[in-house]
Amino acid sequence: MSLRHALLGLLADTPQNGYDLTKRFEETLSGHAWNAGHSQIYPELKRMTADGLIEVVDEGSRGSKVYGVTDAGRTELRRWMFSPVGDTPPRNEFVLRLFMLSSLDLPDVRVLTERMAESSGERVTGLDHAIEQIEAATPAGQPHGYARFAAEFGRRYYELQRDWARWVLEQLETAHRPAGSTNSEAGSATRRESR
Amino acid sequence: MSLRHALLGLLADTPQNGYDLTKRFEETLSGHAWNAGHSQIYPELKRMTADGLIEVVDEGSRGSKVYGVTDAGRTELRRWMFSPVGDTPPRNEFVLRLFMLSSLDLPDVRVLTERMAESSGERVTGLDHAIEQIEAATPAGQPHGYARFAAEFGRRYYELQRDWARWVLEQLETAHRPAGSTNSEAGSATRRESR
DNA sequence: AAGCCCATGTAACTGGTTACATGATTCT
DNA sequence: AGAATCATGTAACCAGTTACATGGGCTT
Repeated sequence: MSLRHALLGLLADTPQNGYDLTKRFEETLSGHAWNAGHSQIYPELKRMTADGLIEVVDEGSRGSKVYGVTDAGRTELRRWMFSPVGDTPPRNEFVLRLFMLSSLDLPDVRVLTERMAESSGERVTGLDHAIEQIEAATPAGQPHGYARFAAEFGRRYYELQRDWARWVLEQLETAHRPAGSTNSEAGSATRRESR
Repeated sequence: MSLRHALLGLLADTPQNGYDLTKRFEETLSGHAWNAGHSQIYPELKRMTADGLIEVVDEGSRGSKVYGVTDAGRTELRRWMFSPVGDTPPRNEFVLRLFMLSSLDLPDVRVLTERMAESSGERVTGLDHAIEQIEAATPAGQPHGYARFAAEFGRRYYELQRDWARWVLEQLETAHRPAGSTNSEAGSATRRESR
């Protein structure tokens, strides 16, 4: 139940209402960490209040409820942070596709892998720009916030996708196995990369 | 509906039964690509058969059904492979935790981040060994170079986690900001009043 | 007054996980 | 004979998504 802890973490940073939390998710977490819409967030906030992890600390002008973390909530958050990561089952469509590449014939594979490497590369440069902007907006000497960390992770991740796609392409090129058959050479042709 | 295409891809590589597919998922996809248990796979195979994407091509000795991809299935698989990646919402507990780091005080952050970098590092060396074994034990003509690709992605991914965690730690050390306070200017991690 | 952003909620549905259930074959 | 593995299924539940619904306040 990671949604709960994500909310706890965000509220521990800044007390805020459900609407703001929804935006915060959208902006910082939905890229690489976690995702949730408002229809999931509001009910969870109620449950968390019932469980004593958070409480309404203020009411905004239009009747919005500003939530803050209780002591019990802070304890729970820390407990979770120090508990072992029960790895969440992966759902990565990009990687899935790369694994399914061998179902296509070589020309298709070439086109697709190049395209994948390219689009990952574009996202890298996109994030490079975003990082520049973040750094420009941060006064010298001041530490950057979450956004900088998120962007850095994103950049590195897309770099990884790009480089891995290139590497796979290279493997497939050198292996040049016939379409449709289970490959015979790919395994033995692999030994050449860094380590 | 990526499960469908994952199954399609696996079956395009080798016709097999639900049991084998379940294992294949576990072995190769559940690391970084996609996840599914048998209770999800069997019903989906039925639906796919009903939709004409796959068909029973053989029956094993103990009444197992060996599925193969139909022409329609192959067409659909290719269509999917070339369609734009509708990025799947992320669920990454590790990254989520790293984003929540600031809710702890500096000593806790240090301990945790080091631990995270460490455990990622362990997984890197673990995968290094796995890769060695795959490369050593690949008899010419075997089921997949998939495993090699998967392992490579995994290694690079954990490397990324490790290095990023180290980098975050470094940032936090040099910034050395006091516990609990959010710095004011940085990116989206800004304190704002709720309206 | 019209339109946008703020703000909160519920309902229906889909996808995914856990648990329950069964039986055949192979290995020791 | 007993255990492990092969093999397939269903049911209950939980998490997450999409759609529906409403109203206040702010700006133009």
